[in-house]
Amino acid sequence: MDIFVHFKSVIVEVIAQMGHGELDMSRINAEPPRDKTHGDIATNAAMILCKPLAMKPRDLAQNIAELLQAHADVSSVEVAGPGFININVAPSFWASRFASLVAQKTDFGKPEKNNIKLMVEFTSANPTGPIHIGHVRGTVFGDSLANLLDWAGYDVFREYYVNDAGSQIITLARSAYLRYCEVLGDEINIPEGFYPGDYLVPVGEALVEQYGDKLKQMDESQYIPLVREFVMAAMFEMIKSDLLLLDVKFDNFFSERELHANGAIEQTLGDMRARGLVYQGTLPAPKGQLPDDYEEREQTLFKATDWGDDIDRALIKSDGSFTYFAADLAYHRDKYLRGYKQQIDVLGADHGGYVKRLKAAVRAVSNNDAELDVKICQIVKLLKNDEVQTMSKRAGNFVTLKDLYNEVGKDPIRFMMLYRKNEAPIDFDFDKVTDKSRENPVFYVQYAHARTYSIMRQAKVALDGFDAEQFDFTETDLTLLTDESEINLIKSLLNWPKVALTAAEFHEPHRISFYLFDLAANFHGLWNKGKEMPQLRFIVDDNDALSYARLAMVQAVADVIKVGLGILGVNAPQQMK
RNA sequence: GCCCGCGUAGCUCAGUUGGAUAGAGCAUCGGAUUUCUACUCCGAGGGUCAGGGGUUCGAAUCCUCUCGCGGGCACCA
Repeated sequence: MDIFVHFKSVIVEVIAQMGHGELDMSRINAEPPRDKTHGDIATNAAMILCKPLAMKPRDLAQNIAELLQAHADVSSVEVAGPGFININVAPSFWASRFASLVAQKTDFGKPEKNNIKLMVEFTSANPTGPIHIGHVRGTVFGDSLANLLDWAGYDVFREYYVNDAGSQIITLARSAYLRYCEVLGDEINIPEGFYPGDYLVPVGEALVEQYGDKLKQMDESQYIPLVREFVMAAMFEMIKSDLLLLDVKFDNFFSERELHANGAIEQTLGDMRARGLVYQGTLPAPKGQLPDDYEEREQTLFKATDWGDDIDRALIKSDGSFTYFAADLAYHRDKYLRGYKQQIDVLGADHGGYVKRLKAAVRAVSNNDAELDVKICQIVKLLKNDEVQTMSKRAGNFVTLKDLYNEVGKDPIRFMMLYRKNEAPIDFDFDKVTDKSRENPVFYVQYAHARTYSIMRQAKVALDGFDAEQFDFTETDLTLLTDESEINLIKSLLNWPKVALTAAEFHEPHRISFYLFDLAANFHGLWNKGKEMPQLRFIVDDNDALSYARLAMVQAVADVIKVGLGILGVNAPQQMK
């Protein structure tokens, strides 16, 4: 159990012992104080309970403190400020917690499976071209969040929603057909609005290989479906192999076209009609710049305002087909019917305006039984030689994931995409992310892990026959670790479960990367101290017992970093190149 | 016009969901170090948390108004 959860229960116990067990203690916390002179754990208990008990907070704090003092896990207690109770934890408690980290290794702090089904939908890029920089952040974020929630015990499913039903697929097919004609010797020019990227050239070649010139003898209505299927399959292979560059694998690719084909949208709308959630009505014209072809008309609307949206949403287009949103309703209903009451959608910054209606959709289709969290990932600004790399989608010169990968590799991409919270924009600097110095957090954290292995390799020589892989660190005397900087490192290690659980709870994987950077700094700092003070080195001459205890600590650093980097999807190397 | 997000040190950003004297990296300044165990180390200065008002024991955090930046705003995907 997380130490803060443990001490909260100790505090609650003590208050019950005082005869106030019936009070509401939900707002009581037990947290690490910002200021280290305030002890290991601070609680606001007295300030929360002073009102119902009609006592002065400091008096109440004093009473609680006296009882806490008697607890075995507490070494000293003091009342401070407006009524905080600051607890210093008994060394024996740290030692026993640390011992369980040493024993549990990479499983330390990992909760039991909770069997809650949870779906993370991410990437969901239109299958009309390669994965590019605009998709990378959401992809890494979604994948790492899924890793994190998996670690936290959820039954996680990763899904990619494929927008294969819209007109852009037809445009894609036409664009591929042009390339096909080009391969057959035609002069082509690619009209505005078509996909100009040269990734369609191989598709054109493959079409020739498959069909020869037969397509040219068909009407458009005949060849388009053929080309569409062909090019979609090709795009999929390309997207999947792009995603593999980042080690991202989906459990399922969900086709929008299926929803149209198998009647799921009609069914969804039928259900909603039966529940009175659909009506014929007219929406007020949007403010600001009106589209040229705007005309006010009566349409089929979803009563989204009943479920928290600002405006009701159209379900059927003027040509009689379903809107994109109608398909989305059916899609999220499908997730719910598959048993996912917890859903997360990861979207790009340009979809911010979509959040409310999606949440309304999930509430409506599940009748408030399911919950959706939408994570919006802000844009990534690419910098090279201090210049912003501009790109234009129209010209097709966007930076692809493959370009990025070829230049810097997987680890810097993944780590840097997670070194900001999702709502904050990222500056991705090509020159810095492969830098080998403290300025580059990717390197700094990976290096800390590599350094633990380096130490173990040296220990093999210094301590005859030692082998970190085989050695049973639970046999070492951990109470020998008493230096302040060692204790600080151990406390940082013991903070891992709280950090990881909080990150999981709030769907914020960036907390992991910041924690790892902090842990690495602690570890490197201790190492550096060993330069000046040989008695603080991990391997101490003529003191094997102390060396083993310190190696247990080094092993714990390795284990925590390995798990943390694993969640981020970043490699934990045994050696830096 | 409306909705969403953001605004924290010179710069880029964290901030344990309401806690005590607001942190880190870079940059700046001041020292140490010359290869010692692996890609330097230690320290200092630097703040009206965009601004006003409110809620309470206590606000960067919650409410409200104002300003600035970004994104979005019938039927497109």
